[in-house]
Amino acid sequence: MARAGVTPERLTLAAAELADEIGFQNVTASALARRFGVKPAALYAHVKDLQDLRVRVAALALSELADRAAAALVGRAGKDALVAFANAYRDYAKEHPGRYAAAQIEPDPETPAASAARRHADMTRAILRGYDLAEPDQTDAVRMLGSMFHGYVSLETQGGFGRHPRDVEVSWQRTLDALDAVLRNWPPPA
Amino acid sequence: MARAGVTPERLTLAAAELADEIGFQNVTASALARRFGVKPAALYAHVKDLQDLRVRVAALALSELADRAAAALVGRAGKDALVAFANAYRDYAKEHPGRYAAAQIEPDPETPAASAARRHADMTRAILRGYDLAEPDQTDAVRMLGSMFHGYVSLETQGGFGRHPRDVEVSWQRTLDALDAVLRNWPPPA
DNA sequence: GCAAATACTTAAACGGTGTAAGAAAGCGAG
DNA sequence: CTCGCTTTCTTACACCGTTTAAGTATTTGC
Repeated sequence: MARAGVTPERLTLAAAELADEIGFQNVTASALARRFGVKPAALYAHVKDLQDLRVRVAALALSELADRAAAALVGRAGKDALVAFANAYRDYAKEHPGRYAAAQIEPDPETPAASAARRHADMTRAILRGYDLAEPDQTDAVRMLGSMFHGYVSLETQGGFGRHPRDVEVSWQRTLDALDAVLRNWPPPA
Repeated sequence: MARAGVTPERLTLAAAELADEIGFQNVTASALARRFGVKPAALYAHVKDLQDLRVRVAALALSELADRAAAALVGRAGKDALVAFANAYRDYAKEHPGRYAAAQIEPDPETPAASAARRHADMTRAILRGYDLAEPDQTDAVRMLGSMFHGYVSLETQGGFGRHPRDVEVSWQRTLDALDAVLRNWPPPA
């Protein structure tokens, strides 16, 4: 019987694809092994366990997402940059719901994907250079933007907005308008 | 052997408590049965299956959360109402992380918890009465607020804000200041 | 072309989910 | 009170996914 050619990288990629198809929570060692034409136990020669595999998928997703966001930012500033970044984020989550779900797992084990997380924060800070925000307001704004993007995408993909006829796409654009407005006119501390 | 007195209600409550202690994903029929001093199979006389139980916990959480938010809103308007609602939301999620996680599962099966979801949307609309927003801006703002609250709480509990010294509590207050500002000065369509 | 390293299979233990059959406890009516 | 019905719980079991250990096959390097 010829070898299947399993490697940690191919395993991670296959897990990511499977997650996008059937949901991150439904990615099992059995299903993955099936996809490779291999018995489940064979996977344990390449990854420590399922948790290890999930962390790898999370790192992959965060890295891909950071790449997309970085590409969207080149040559843009101000509201242009904000909108491009936000759309890159949201589009990735819609194209790759399984990967996006993976990216939400807690980044505990030291620093496997922590560097990717840093890239995201740095890019958000780069966007804010187009606005007039000094520390610590800048950090508050970074957190606000991150929350906004994640929250909107999260609720949208969970069907949380489905019960109202208003176009979700338009609400998204108007939300970005509102974010731009508040960044341009950041309120002073109470 | 005396009966354990299991009912769907007590089962749901115990599942919610267990979820807050060990995480919603780790609530198993076995663990629940152990807590009641009963064999796992006994639970299936009271709930159809685990999915059924999870939906019940989600409905409980959404209902409790709506009750808290409603209590926070009485006698308040404008920014007061916004802040009280937001804090009720965030405090509940921090006190009951397992329940909060349960509340995020997709509300597919017809309308078990859909009424609670409606209560949330209605309350958010009530807050917006303190601002000058007509439809469809109002719906956009409802979605923005919901995304903001969920996103912030979600990232905060996942440790997404831990890598920076800025006080997460202060960032939250400043974010609410920003939301209040943008609601008072909602930008017109481009 | 052989030895060592690597990939994969088989076998099995463990634990969770869920179903079916039966024992036992509670309940209502006479 | 007790007979019989309903409900609760147990036992037994089938199935699936995870993971380890031991063994077999394949590839690689010398």
